[in-house]
Formats: sequence, structure tokens, C-alpha cells
Amino acid sequence: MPHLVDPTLTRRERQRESTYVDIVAASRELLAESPELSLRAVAAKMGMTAPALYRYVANYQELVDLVAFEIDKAATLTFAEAADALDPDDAPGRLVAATTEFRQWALGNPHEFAIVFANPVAEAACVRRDLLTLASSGLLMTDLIHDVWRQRGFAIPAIDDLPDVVRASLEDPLIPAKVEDLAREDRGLVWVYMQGWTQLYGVVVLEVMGHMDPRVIESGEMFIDVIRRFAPTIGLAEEMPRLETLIRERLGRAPG
Amino acid sequence: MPHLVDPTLTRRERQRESTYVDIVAASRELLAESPELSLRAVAAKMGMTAPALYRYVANYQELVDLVAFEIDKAATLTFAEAADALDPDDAPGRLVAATTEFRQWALGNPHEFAIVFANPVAEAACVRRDLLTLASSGLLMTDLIHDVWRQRGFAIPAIDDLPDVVRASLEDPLIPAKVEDLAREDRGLVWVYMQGWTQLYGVVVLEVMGHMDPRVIESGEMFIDVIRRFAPTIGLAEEMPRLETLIRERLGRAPG
DNA sequence: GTTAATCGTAAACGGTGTAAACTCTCGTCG
DNA sequence: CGACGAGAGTTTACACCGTTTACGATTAAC
Repeated sequence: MPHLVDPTLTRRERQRESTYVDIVAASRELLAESPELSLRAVAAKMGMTAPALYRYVANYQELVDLVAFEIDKAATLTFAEAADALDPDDAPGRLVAATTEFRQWALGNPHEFAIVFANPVAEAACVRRDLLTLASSGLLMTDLIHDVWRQRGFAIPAIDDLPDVVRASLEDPLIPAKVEDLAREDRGLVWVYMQGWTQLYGVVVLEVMGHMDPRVIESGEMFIDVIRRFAPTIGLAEEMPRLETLIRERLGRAPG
Repeated sequence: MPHLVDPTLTRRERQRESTYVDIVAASRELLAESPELSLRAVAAKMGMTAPALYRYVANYQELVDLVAFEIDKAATLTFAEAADALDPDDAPGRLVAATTEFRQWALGNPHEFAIVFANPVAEAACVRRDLLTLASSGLLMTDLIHDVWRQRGFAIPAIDDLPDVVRASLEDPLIPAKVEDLAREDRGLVWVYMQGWTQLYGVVVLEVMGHMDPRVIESGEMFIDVIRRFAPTIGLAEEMPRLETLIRERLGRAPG
């Protein structure tokens, strides 16, 4: 949990911080009911008038970015928790637990998911400059895949076999990914991560947006199928039966 | 091209039809510039006042549905054209051409794509009762995969091996898929289709929404990678090198 | 040629994001 | 302590949005 009572901050600054927290809280309450997030409604929920919010965000988009960023941060925490419920030595289980939790969260909080996802991805590279490089679900996922690789040592593509533009993207990624502690010859792992992230995000988006047979969504069979098809890529083919039961346990739980 | 001048229609009815066409045209012009589609702007662009539009759609959502439906229809036509540019005997080439065209169109018309995609999928099961069961990109894609199967005869999952809920979904699909002319024991093909559609839609959404390294998007390498990884599922592993050059040719073309 | 459906208008209501000017409450400094 | 100035909030106002209502004009039909 971040900043309890940072004494280096003046009273006004602390008050301002807490107002930011209130803004996010009010926004998320509204999102729990309606898919539309309006600046005026947020202000009203906080007992303020709309123009007052302009002391905290420059415009509506910045409000959305702020909320999206904080949602991502908070959700990532729950994904990490799901992983931490398993043995640290069970990297595959941890990865699968986090991804399943991601899927369950998305289905249970479609509006929050939409605000993080449908956003043009700028995602608050501004406003609150603190904690910006931390959190973000992407970083967690890289970490988890990295752990699987360290424990199971699956084959990763040789970086020189990859297309030029991909290589450039791996050596200096513009997308959240913890990459610094990876030797150049191991950077192919990041490509694997991007492949996996694409698969995962792909199914989940389709499910949340309802672009799939409702019964298939409800059952989670397509989600499992995607994971099953991806498993061999990270050396988890043999372990898949065990992981599948692990997934199905989590699918039963009420999402959210 | 649909209905030239259907003489069974009275003059008023024809006028009304053409107004619908105008509405869609105006909407698409607006979408080409701004991501937001407003009923008032559509009316203004047509030289009408906003309330007049309520003679044609019951509310804003219905306008969106109408436009989304027509966009899907029109876009599907261009996908089909891309396929038809190839030899009818080359089902794999046709499939790949259509999917690549789909991707290029989505990237070139992100707002139109978003309106079709971000929509709760109800997608105008109303308003215009004509041509409703036709078109829809989904149907085209099922057809193309079906052709590949007929020509190449790849292995499809036995329907009885699939989870119950999936089987139910295949026997009576709620999602656009041409399925009637498929024997029960061949219905596993529909599952393959759903898998492929999930993969395709997944990458494209990520690319359009910008949730990927811009350089990777620009190059299309992740798109190609997804197709390459899916190819074996429909028996196209050996043919993939040829298909890949086919894709790359299309990627060069300006999207839109 | 009258009638009635159709298509359009203007006016209005409540909602939105946003800008400007103003007020009040503080923390700071002389 | 008292003045000052920054900060946080208000009110007012504007332009835009979806939507409803009441009212004209056109036009097809009897």
C-alpha cells in the first residue's frame, strides 16, 4: 500500500492527495453502475460542482486517464494476490492464476475494463508523475512469464531470427515490460511475452465485449482453449492438465 | 450491389430508403474525421434538424446500430473482393487475403471499426429488417474456412470430444456462422472457426486500440505471427511461406 | 377535393464539458 | 498580529448533446 502519511508533504498537499483518491473512488463507484463516466457526476458524488474538478485535472480526458491508471494499478494488485496464493516455486501455476484472475476481473467489471482498455493507451503519462513506471498489469505479466522461463527454461526465439523491427522493439520496448534485467540474447523472451499478452487480451476483450456465444463466454471454454494452445510455447504442454483444473477452480469463483 | 430501383416500392418508400442511405453516408463521413458520432451532427450534415432523424431511428443507439450494421456490410464486401482477386481453387490464399484486408481496413478506419466492435453486439437486429441475415464479416470468414477445409481436408476436432457447452453452441450457434450445410459430425469445424476468429479479432483489436508497440503495429509482424501460429490448425503449415509473402504484399498497400 | 399519413420544423428540457470571474479559506511572511 | 497571496471552491454562462412536444407543410389515397 502506498504513502500512508508522508510527513514531507505539507497539509495542503496531503489534502490534495486525498482529494485525488476521492476522485478515483467516486469515479469507480459510478463505473460500477453505469458505463458512462461524467465529470459532472463525479463532482456531484463528491459534493462539489463540476468546475471545481478543474483544479485537479486539466480536462475530461485527463480524468479518464487518471482513473484508468489507478484502476489498472488496483486490478494488478488483485492479479498479483492471486499469484501469491500459490507456491513461489510454482511459476506456471502463478502465471495461470494471475491470467485467470485478470479474465474474471474483466468480466466482472466490464466498465472498468473498458475504460482501461478502450482508452487510446496514453494512459496518464501525466497528471500524477509518481508511481508511473510501477504497477501496470503488463509489468506483472512479464515478470510471471520471466519466472516460468527461469524455472522451466523453455526455448525462446533467437533474437537474430526475428524481423528487424521486432528486434528493435525488444531492445527498447515502448510498451510496459520489465526488460532491463534481461541479457540481449534473452530478449526473445519479450517477444514470447508479447505473443502471450496478445492472446490473453484478445480473448478477454472478445468475451467482455460480448463478441462470442454467451454460453461459451459463461463457460470460459474459449479462454481455456487459448491458454491451452499457448502453453506449449512456454514449455507447459505436459503441465497443462494440472493447470487446467487450476483454471477451472478459479472460473467457478464469482468474478470481481 | 443491393436494390437498384425496386419498382414494387412506392415513391415515398423509395425516398425513405434513400434517406436511410444518406444517414449512413453522412455518419461515415463524420466518422472519418472524428471518433464521436452525434445525432445532431448527422442531421446537420444532411441539412436537417436533429428531431427529424427521429422519423428514421427511435433513438441514438438505433442510429449507431444502423450505421454499425451498414459499415460491417460494406467492409465485408471489400474483404470478399480481396478474396475474389485470387484463384477460386486457392482457398488458403483467399482466406488469408480476406483476413489481411480485414486488418488493413480496421487500421485504416479505426473509428468505423470501433463503432462495429465496441457495440454491445446487438448490432441492429431491428430497424431495417432486410438483408439482416446476409453479410456480416463473420459469415464470410466461416465460408472461407469452410472452403479451406473442403480443399485441404485438415483434421477437425471430434464434436464429442468437445465440452458440453461448446457442443451445444456448435449445434445451434448464436453467433453469425453459416452452419446449416454442415453435417453434425463436421460441426467441429465451427469450433475451429471460432478459434480463428478469436485470434484474428484479438490481434486486430490490440493493434487498432494501440495496445502494442507502434513499430510492431506498423510492421504487422504480430499480425503475421498470429496467422502463422494458427496456420497448422487448418492444415496450412506447409503453405505458410507462400501465404506469408501474400500477406506482406497486402500489408504494403495503404490501408483503407 | 377532402382526408390523413408522412416528413419536416421550431421551441424547450435536462444533460454534458468547459471558460471566466468571483469569493472565501488558508498558510506564509513581515 | 495582520496583510497578503495562493489555492480551492462557487456562480454564471456558453455551446453542444439526446430527446420530447406541438405545430406546419407536403403528398399519397379515397
